[in-house]
Amino acid sequence: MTKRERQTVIREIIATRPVGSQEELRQLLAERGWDVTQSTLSRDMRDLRIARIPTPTGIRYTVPEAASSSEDGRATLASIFPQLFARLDVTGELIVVRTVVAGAQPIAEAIDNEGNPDVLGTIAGENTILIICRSDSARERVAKRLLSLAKKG
Amino acid sequence: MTKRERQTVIREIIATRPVGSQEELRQLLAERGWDVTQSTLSRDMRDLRIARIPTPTGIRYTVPEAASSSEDGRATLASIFPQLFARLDVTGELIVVRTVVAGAQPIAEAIDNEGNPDVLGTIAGENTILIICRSDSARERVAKRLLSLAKKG
DNA sequence: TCGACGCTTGCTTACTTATGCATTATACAA
DNA sequence: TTGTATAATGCATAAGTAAGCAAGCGTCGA
Repeated sequence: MTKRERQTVIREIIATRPVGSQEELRQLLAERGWDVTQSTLSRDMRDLRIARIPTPTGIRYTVPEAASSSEDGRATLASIFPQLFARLDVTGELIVVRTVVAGAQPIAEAIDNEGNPDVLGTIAGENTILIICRSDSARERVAKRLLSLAKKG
Repeated sequence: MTKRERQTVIREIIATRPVGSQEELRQLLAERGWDVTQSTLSRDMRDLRIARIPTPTGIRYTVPEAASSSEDGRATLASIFPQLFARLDVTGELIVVRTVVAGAQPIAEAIDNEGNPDVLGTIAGENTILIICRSDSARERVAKRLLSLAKKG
């Protein structure tokens, strides 16, 4: 009767039938011999990252898409950029950042998460990121910032 | 200032940055001139089926990955764009479209399939598409069309 | 054996979201 | 215009979820 076993059962139940609240889930678990409180379920849901989706016909919980993997917190740009950065070039309103292998995705994601209005968007490959800026001057600001971040590593 | 427009803005905000509560979303909307109550947002979230996901670092909302595609081979741009679209910016002869997670590929494919001469090509990442147009005026036409499609969602 | 430490859980309460009801805006028909 | 039906929204509050705190347990090393 470990926490891990319980969470497996929870995943199974939620994947199998519609559940509309943690209280309802609690009862379903109780029927199977697991007697816990809503508090515990709230924590389990967090551990399992189970999504709660409101629909016209009521709330539904759903298990996250398969292999959700790592990404626990989210890294700040400043914290990862210095380690992954390789070099940077610019042209027009574009910035091309070269990174170490596999470094493009995480950096691009971190850039996106900043919500910087100078940045219209990013497209990341394996070790290259294309950053599309709003304008030439925006590109200048962004490039300058990235370079200064790189130096802090 | 229609409900539909507001919901589009909501989708954009949530696809673009982390939002931890409806109250927080309310403030973000207020900054942009949308003044509504939490009640309304609760209903909007239901209409949009926006998922609420608990994580070790706090609650996060996410726009659903549109089921779409699978139906009949290739989806038309009009049929999937409204659901996957988040926001759009332009610069020079480029258009940068931000989409919900995993939305870039299908949209880019749909755009390619149209064979529009105004579009030289597209490059899609995870949630960003770069559309390279033939000229500034071509870009204008394409952007206008996409925006009108977005509103039909 | 004893105590420090860490993990898990329940209790209770704070916080967040959903909803019944009433009101106002909008569209349409008579 | 007037009446009627819909839709959208706010208010107040119910329903549901998260989190602080402390208790209970097992582990480890002195």
